[in-house]
Amino acid sequence: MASTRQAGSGERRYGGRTAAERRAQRREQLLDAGLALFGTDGYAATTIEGLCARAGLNPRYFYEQFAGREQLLGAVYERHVEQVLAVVRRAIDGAGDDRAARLRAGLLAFVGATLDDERGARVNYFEMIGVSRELDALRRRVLGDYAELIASQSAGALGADLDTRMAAVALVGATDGLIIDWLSGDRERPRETIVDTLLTIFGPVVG
Amino acid sequence: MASTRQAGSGERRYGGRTAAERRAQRREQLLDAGLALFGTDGYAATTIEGLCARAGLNPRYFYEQFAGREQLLGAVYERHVEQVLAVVRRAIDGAGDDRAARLRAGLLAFVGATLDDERGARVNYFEMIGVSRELDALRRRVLGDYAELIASQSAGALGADLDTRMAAVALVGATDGLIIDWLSGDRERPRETIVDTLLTIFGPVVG
DNA sequence: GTGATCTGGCAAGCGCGGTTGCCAGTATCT
DNA sequence: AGATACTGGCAACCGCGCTTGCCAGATCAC
Repeated sequence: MASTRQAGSGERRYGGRTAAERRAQRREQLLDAGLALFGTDGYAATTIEGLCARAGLNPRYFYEQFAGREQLLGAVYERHVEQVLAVVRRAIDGAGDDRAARLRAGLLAFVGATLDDERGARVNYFEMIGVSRELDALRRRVLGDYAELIASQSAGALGADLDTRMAAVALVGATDGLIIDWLSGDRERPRETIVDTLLTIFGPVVG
Repeated sequence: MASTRQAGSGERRYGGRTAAERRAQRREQLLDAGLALFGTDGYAATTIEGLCARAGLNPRYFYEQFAGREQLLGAVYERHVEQVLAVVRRAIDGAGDDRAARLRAGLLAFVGATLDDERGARVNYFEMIGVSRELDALRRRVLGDYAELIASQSAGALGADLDTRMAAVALVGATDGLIIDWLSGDRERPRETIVDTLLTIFGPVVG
């Protein structure tokens, strides 16, 4: 009764942070650990104990945030995708009105952001595949986002007799193919050649 | 020395088959079991015991043929790829001299052979990814085969200022993208639309 | 028929990682 | 200062699947 304390128990501070802030902090630590281990050792070889050790956290806090390894992988993937997509959108927006210039800027930004984060790229293109139906569905949703982005940028320039989404899916596939080839091949090849090849393929389709 | 028996011990027959034949038979049984389980339950959810039960074989015979699950997966993949590639090559060879006709026939054959074998397709596009460096390398070798096939069929028609292999890799990527989308999306879409979309993308590149 | 070879089933040892509980140490609130 | 809440480490239980060995039954060579 005495002195009406600060609204229940959730407001107590620790290390200068509120409970929600601490939770968010631990979540970020786990996401970083996930990116580091999934992106180097791979998903199959990564254990929850290894993740906790890397994050400097007790296994207890892992289960506070995620139901299992798989859920963490999905969260790592989502964060990575959001980062790359943000970079790409910013590049397109800052590239003026010429459609060809916007296309080139967007592709260059995508290739750059992807290849600059090899661990994220490995998660995206290798570790996320075939793990579970949920993760495959998540990946497919992201594919839809990219397809929409391409369709919105080509603004009806796609051949009228062509299914817009399918064409966009194929273009994303071409991009992914080159990225994967670069990741698992000789990485000396300058990334401009990737962009040039993509422009040759995108060009006739997006007009 | 009496009666010079039939060259050593390896020639004894069992069930009308020689030792080598029996080995080959068991190998096929394991490959079939691998295709069935990897292609439906997935690689991660498939155990060696399950494979042996499906094949009707003792675990002992598994280790006679393969060092582990991963090696079996690779063998299943290789068999599947060879089958599809054979179908594609036959279709191209039987499509006359017109380059456009050969292209269409090859793509149609590839899409058909792939989508007709959903378990093989799942192995190819989902289960083979990110398992190990060896399997990723194997997959990359197959990608090289397809790239060569495309390059040989376009016969220098690829833009001279364009890296031939990279262009082919991108085209394979586009194909894979549409296949994966079909596999994990609504499968009602007629497969001709996939071929049409691919023709639109291949056309300007292979001439 | 007799002995050698092959087959298939059973099962147990083994290691590994997921998951949970406990406890001492530490920071915060009253 | 005393009570309370949070943290991190330790460890142990548990289930699962890999791997190997053994044995009874079946099949073939002589």
